[in-house]
Amino acid sequence: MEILNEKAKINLPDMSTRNFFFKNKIILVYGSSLALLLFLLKWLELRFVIFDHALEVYIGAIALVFTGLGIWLALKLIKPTIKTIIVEKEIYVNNSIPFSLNEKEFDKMGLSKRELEVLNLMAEGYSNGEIATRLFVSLNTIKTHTSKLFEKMDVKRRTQAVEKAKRLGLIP
Amino acid sequence: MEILNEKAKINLPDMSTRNFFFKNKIILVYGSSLALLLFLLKWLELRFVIFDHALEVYIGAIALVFTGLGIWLALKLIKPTIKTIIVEKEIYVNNSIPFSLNEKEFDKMGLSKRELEVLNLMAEGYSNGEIATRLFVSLNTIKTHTSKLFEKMDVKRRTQAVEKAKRLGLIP
DNA sequence: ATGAAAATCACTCGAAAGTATGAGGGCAAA
DNA sequence: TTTGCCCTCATACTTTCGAGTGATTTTCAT
Repeated sequence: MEILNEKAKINLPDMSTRNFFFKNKIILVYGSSLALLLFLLKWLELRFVIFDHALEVYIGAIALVFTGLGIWLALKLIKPTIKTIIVEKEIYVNNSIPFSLNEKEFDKMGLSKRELEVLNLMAEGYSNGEIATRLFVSLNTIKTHTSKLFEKMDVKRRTQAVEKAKRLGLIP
Repeated sequence: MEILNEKAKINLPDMSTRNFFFKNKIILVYGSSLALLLFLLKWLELRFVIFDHALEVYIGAIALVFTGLGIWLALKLIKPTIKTIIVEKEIYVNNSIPFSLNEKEFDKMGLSKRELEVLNLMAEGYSNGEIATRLFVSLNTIKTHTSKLFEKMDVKRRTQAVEKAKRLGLIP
């Protein structure tokens, strides 16, 4: 966002200044060129006494108008475009109140639903026995879950598992 | 920031060089154009004498030539710098809000410095043995600490202690 | 300097946690 | 249908944890 603003500050005036400068340049150059042309023609007229004044002015006007038309056309058609695409890639390592499971890390870990369930209860301080009661399964089942859990998470203790899980955003 | 610098590096010297180039170019082009025009006029003049109704053609030619000139000029002068900058900005949302111990809860709990130290290591997943090694004391000492810790915190397990401590802001 | 709290350490014992292994049923993909 | 993973449960064994008790030393404030 800030970059865009800064770009606007710097580039747009720069561009318009340049345009203005060139427009003036064109006018100046053209004006003087035409004046020169007229003088030239005048000089030639004196030399050859052929030309009609009105015709030269007419032709000059035509030339001027059509040159202007050409420039206008070109300006309309070829528009200088400076395009800046800023892709803001936000990486949230956030652990604020609204908890959302870190899918990426969860997939990487390869935990099953049940194992995550056990992990959550573990993090809340429940013992294996309490978890077993809560989930209506045997203590041995919970032991199996915890074992596989530790293996998958590459930890040795429940406290480590909880710490790692919290750090990776697997649990609140 | 880098983007702006890069722009400065590329565009500014480019711009001045171009300006200088065009200043000369304009003079050169105009000079030759006018010369050509004069020759054209001279040539057409001869034709004009012969073909009466060639005036329209003459004017048309003039218009065409100057329109082309205008377009050419505009194209040369206003060079479309189509620059596409794709910036990938990575924004890390800070979760490491500098931890500050909740003095109130800490006092209420009545934990000693050493106990808090043990609690912290416990929260990091260390076993009593590892904590003992880390603090250069015996395992029994750590056991004593943890026992008193649990008593003071009114919990039964280390996981509970960690959970409660985190919840109360005693540890990060 | 004196007493209270803290820190240190030890020993026992039971509870909880964790390891290893095997096994049966369910379910979905190959 | 086979294969692989998940969930379940069991048994046996080891390790760690936690409770309880008691003791010595250090630290610190009154």
